[in-house]
Amino acid sequence: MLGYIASKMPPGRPFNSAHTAAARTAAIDLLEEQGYAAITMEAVAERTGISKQALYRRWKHKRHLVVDAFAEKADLLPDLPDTGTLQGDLQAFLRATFSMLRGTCGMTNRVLFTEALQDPEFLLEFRERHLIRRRRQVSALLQRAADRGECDLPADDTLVDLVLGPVWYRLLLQNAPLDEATADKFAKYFCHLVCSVEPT
Amino acid sequence: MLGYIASKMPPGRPFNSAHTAAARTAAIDLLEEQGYAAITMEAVAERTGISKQALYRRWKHKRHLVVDAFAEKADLLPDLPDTGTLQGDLQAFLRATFSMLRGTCGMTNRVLFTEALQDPEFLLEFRERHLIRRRRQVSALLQRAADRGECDLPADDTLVDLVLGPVWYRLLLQNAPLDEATADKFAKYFCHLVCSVEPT
Amino acid sequence: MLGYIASKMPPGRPFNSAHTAAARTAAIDLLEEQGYAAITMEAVAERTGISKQALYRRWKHKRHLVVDAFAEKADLLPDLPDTGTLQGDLQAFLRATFSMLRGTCGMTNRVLFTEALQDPEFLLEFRERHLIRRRRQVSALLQRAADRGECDLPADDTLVDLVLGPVWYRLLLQNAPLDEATADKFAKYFCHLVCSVEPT
Amino acid sequence: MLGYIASKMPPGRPFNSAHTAAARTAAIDLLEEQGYAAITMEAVAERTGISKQALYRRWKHKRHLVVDAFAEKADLLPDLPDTGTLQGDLQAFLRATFSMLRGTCGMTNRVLFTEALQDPEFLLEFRERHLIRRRRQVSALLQRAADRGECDLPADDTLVDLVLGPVWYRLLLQNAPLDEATADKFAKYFCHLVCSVEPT
DNA sequence: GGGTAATCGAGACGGTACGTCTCGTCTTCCT
DNA sequence: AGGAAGACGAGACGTACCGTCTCGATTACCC
Repeated sequence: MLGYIASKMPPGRPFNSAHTAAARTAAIDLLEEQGYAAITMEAVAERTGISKQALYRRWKHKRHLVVDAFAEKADLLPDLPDTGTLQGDLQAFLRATFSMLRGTCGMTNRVLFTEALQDPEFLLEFRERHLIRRRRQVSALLQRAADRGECDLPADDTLVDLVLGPVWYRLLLQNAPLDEATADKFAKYFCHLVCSVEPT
Repeated sequence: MLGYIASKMPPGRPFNSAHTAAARTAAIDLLEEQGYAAITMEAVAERTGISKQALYRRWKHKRHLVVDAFAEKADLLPDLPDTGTLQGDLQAFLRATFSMLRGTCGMTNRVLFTEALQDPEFLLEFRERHLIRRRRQVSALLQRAADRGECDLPADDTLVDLVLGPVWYRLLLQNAPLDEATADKFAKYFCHLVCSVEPT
Repeated sequence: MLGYIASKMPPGRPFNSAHTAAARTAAIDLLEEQGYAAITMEAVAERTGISKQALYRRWKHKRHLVVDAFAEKADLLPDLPDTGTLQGDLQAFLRATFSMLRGTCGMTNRVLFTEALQDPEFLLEFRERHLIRRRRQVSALLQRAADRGECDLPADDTLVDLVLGPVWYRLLLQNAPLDEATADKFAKYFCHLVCSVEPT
Repeated sequence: MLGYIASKMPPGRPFNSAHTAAARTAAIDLLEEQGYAAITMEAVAERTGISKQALYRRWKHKRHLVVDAFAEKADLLPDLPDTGTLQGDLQAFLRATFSMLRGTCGMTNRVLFTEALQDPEFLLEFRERHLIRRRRQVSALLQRAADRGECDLPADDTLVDLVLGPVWYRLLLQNAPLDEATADKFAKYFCHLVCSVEPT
């Protein structure tokens, strides 16, 4: 049973995975150093020494590279410690989330969002592959509270929108900080809100 | 004393205001017909018969034209009838808002948001000139409820973020409809949320 | 009666004719310095400081530029002094032609021929715009002799092919020099040949 | 003593000779179907199912493949029946030659010529390996006439150039057909020409 | 039958040029 | 003067083909 690991290897010379990583890194670095408009296939190629053709072999379009480069970083998710109460859970989740969004992850998510708004196809993918994971965390958190009898859950995902909407709103508009105090305040408000839900 | 009425008029031939309007319309039409990427100075020039130079005389950059073109349409705001209760007010506001966002105004706002995410300078302007007007409506609504004694208000704008965040979240991600049922549900939830606020 | 020369000028900024000339020159220089493969739109652009777009505005494809650049040089034609005899005329024509083909004009013609062999469309143009001029010279020369009663002319252009064929053959294959002695020899032979023609 | 025929066989897996033939055929087919520019290593590889590497193992460069593919077909030479007179010989030779050049052989020779014009090294080879054979035929033909006393021969190959020049001229430029009538006319003219030659 | 040496298909790789596009500016003539 | 027409420099886009290299798998001879 030795060969069966390698048996799935496709024919032909494999991608140089160092290149794949280098290109992703370059895209991220370009954003941080010179801003969104500096993310350019040409620049990535020059900076990494990878030929343009090699880039286009991996990623069909510029957008694909950008998305892929930032996807990884965007997907950092907090742990979901069970604090025993909904408010405790929410507070822990929001504190951790805000903390990440204050760092590179925040910028990264803004980039992905920017791309998503310009490409309907990617918007779908962005929702289904990335955003959904955070939504599921919130769902799980609420479900746990419902199981404890702390609240009822509506049939749809409305509550999740209510929790995450303000987070994205602040992240994208940068109109107010995403600090711990805000996390705690949001947690408290959501807790009241959620607990007031009646079955539909 | 002939000249003093026109004395503020700049020297030289004045702009043809029909052109200004035509360019704005063309930008909007291009978006609707072929999508965001089709909004091009070149395309606007061709479609309107206005020379590129004339466009650049009015708007310094492409973004300026886009912003200007969509600003008008984006700023439609609902009336704020006083229904006597916070939930009634919220429901009326959200129903009206959702109704507008389902139309051209929604798409328009998505475009402006897209531009804002790509241009920090414009983001500021977008927030201070456009978004703030809707925020003020929500503030006014909440203030009215506070005056009635229905709720307390925190020192900052947190509540406004909580109300508008989910709206923008849905508008931008298009993950769920902005229909009347949702408006009502949102209104109910917010009402509970807001009324649970304690002074800070 | 002032404006009628310029009255046909098209609207808009006119081409910078210095650029047009510079590009043509650059193409020729590149050939001479580094060979045919060095004639590159990119290289022409860099060397002249003209943007690629400006080049493509004038010449639809690279081939068009090449053709145009070399057409001028390729089209140098000898005078046709009337020496009074066919052999004298032929000798003068061939000496002058060989002389030119030994210089830049020869290389230029080889380049154009190379292009023509690779592009049927251009072959046609090459024949009708360039080659035909030299053919007409030979025709004129022969016609003059016929008018003098030195020879008859066949209905078609066979004789022209017989005169110019060997010239091109030597130019392209470079199997033998195009010197004065050869010119004289060719002239003598052709004279005999032509004078032996009987009406068809 | 079985092995001594194969004893020169190099170690390792031998070339698949079917592939060698297939590639040659593909090159020819590509020319016929889509023209000269379509002859591409990539296209040959795809069309034959042979990997590019396998092609480059056989032929060092694209030109080598092209030349090799077309060389075979280009070398068809007519028989040289002795008709007893120079004109008869010339006529037979030209008729046969034209006949071949009207077919694949003509196209093939145009391709080789095209390559030769782009590669001085190959030009030499083309002349010495291919063109020379036809030149020798003409030489032989003239020698025969000289032996018969029909004409004198100059010291150099001028006469051969005069005979073959127009043929190539017409083949390459495709300005006039290579039909039997032309062959006959050429033969008659050449005969007069050749017979007028005086020793130099 | 195992070792050696070359082939094979598949396909990634760097390089280089292609021809296109949009941006924002500049230059011409016309009204 | 304004305005249309459109050339201009800059520079990214995505594609094509070149000739090379890297995989694992497959023949062939030889010992």
